[in-house]
Amino acid sequence: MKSTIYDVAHKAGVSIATVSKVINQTGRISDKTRKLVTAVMKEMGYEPSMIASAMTRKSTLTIGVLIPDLSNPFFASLARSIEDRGHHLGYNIMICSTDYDPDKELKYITLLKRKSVDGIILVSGFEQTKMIADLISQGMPTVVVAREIPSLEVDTVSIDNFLGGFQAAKHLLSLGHKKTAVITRDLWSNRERVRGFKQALQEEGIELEQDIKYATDSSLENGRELACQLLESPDRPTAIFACDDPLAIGAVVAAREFGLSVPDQLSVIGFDDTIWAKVCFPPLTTIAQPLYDIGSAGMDLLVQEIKGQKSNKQRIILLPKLVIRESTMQI
Amino acid sequence: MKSTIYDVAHKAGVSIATVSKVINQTGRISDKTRKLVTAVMKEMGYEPSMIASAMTRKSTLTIGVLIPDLSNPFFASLARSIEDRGHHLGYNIMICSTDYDPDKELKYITLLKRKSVDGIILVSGFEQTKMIADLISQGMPTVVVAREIPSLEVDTVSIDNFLGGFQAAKHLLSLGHKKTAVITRDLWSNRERVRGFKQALQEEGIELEQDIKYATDSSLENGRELACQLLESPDRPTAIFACDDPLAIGAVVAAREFGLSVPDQLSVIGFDDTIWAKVCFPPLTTIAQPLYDIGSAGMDLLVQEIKGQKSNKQRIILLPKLVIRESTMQI
DNA sequence: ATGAAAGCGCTAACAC
DNA sequence: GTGTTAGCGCTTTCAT
Repeated sequence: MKSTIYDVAHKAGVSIATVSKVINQTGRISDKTRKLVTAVMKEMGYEPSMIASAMTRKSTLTIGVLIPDLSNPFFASLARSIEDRGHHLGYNIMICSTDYDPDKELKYITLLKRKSVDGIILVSGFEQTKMIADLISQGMPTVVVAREIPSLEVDTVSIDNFLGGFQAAKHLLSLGHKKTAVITRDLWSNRERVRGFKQALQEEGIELEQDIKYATDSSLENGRELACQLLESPDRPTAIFACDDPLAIGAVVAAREFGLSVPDQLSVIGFDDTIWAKVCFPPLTTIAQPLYDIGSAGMDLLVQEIKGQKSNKQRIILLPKLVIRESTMQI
Repeated sequence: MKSTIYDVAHKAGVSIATVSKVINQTGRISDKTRKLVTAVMKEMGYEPSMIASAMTRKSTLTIGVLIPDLSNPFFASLARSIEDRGHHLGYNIMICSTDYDPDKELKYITLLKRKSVDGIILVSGFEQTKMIADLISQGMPTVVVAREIPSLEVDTVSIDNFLGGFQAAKHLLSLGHKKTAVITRDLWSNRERVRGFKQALQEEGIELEQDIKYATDSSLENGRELACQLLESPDRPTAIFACDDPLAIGAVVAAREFGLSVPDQLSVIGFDDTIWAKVCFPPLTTIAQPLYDIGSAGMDLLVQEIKGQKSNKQRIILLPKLVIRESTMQI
């Protein structure tokens, strides 16, 4: 049987209050008894039960993380940075993959509330913002990461997607590309990316006509298909901006099928700078998100909120960065 | 303030025992009161505290997962399958990335014990098996996944690495390759892979001489370096077996630098079939691990152990599978 | 400097 | 069918 604070107290010949104090380093304990109790605890292999302490202290030191899909490298990296920063601050994380499914989102939120997590980090997803609003109104410390919710007063960490799209276009323009196309998925963040992309073109007097293709999911296959549609046009683009890396790689594959060399005959630029971008061939020019900082900042924000060190909500906007590799080239 | 079972009982005009019974669907409750209580709970937005129930029931319905690195796609996928199966069975998971660091491993195990997780899944890592032995002797339900521990009586789910290596060699042999080389990292699983590889060669009377290169970590860069060493030899191999995908991709990159085309002039075969294998160019022939089944089986085993439905430990060995893509070719 | 005792929110006997 | 009550292992006043 696991030993309890009573066992320790008994064996050390002191009260449980005393043991509790040496565990938590609170109150005043003589050096002598502290050493005694510490020794006894070690000897018995005693580990204080955090669930019992959570009962009284009202803090579990665990954070719930709702994330679309842990097996997606982008989210996995984000989760890792959240985890790291959390552990650094004394928190464990409980990860729940939602697959962008509102039912799962709700189910997990309920579960996390029952488990009395100290706070929740919402990563991406959440097309229904009502759930978030409810959470907050119930007093659950909540931070939204990698997703902007303009209409809600909530702590947020995200990147400037508009700027990212803008940078992508600027890069292509600087290489002399005039005829560009876009492959995207209709998500909030991507809409901003496309908006930024268009903006940069417009500043040069270039219009992006109908050359926007919409993917239904973020997959290499989907990217390939849409890129094929773009490439079979007689007036095909010389450069493609894909709103995430898998779609971009799909475009590269499509080019290969059309006998077009990337980057010589077609430039491709992605977004996110996930593991894919480094490993594919040619290595992908892409817009990098500072993933580690995003997760870290999100956790910091949450912990401040939990500890009540912060009376105002805030939005932290980090900046994306162009990473030039080998999939883009002077025309 | 969050409402408690007392609030509900009071408002419904019943005792807390009754409320508890309707929550857990135990005992006998008249239809009428059940409906009444249910209504009141909903009205108050009451969520039973699992931490309070964990106190008495002695089960937190959470599982600790120790894993080397969540940001590695291989582990992330594994984690996802563990998570999925866990949720299916009513458990949440608490993920801890250990970076193969024994100190972290120990620290997290201690933490998980304090948090009273119902069981622990150990993924890979754990060069010190003593920690595992201790865990088990303390009665913590424990399952080891993606790692074999021949000397320990512990539930295990792993793959037949020997067979995987064997399959890799057979494939290369069938393509007519006689002069092969290996890039590996000195881990238990890889030793088996190499052993299987050699075995298949020997059966054809071929010896693998000194052509085994050892990487210090599993990275594209490391694979590239070692492959370069192999390729600059006048008597260079016609095929390379790398013990994981990143190393294999490194080899592909090296070949490119030497002006050798893959697969025409050099065949490369990897191991694991991670996301990398599908996305690189050329797509990698590799030995696939049934990741989803591994995680799933691990969780099943653990839950059986927790529920005491199983008196004997077992080892589940799943079989790897050759996936032929475009990085290998008839000589 | 140390201890006694009252909870924290819930479950599970057991009584009615 | 429903209620009473004794814990679960710990923290935290409040005495001493």
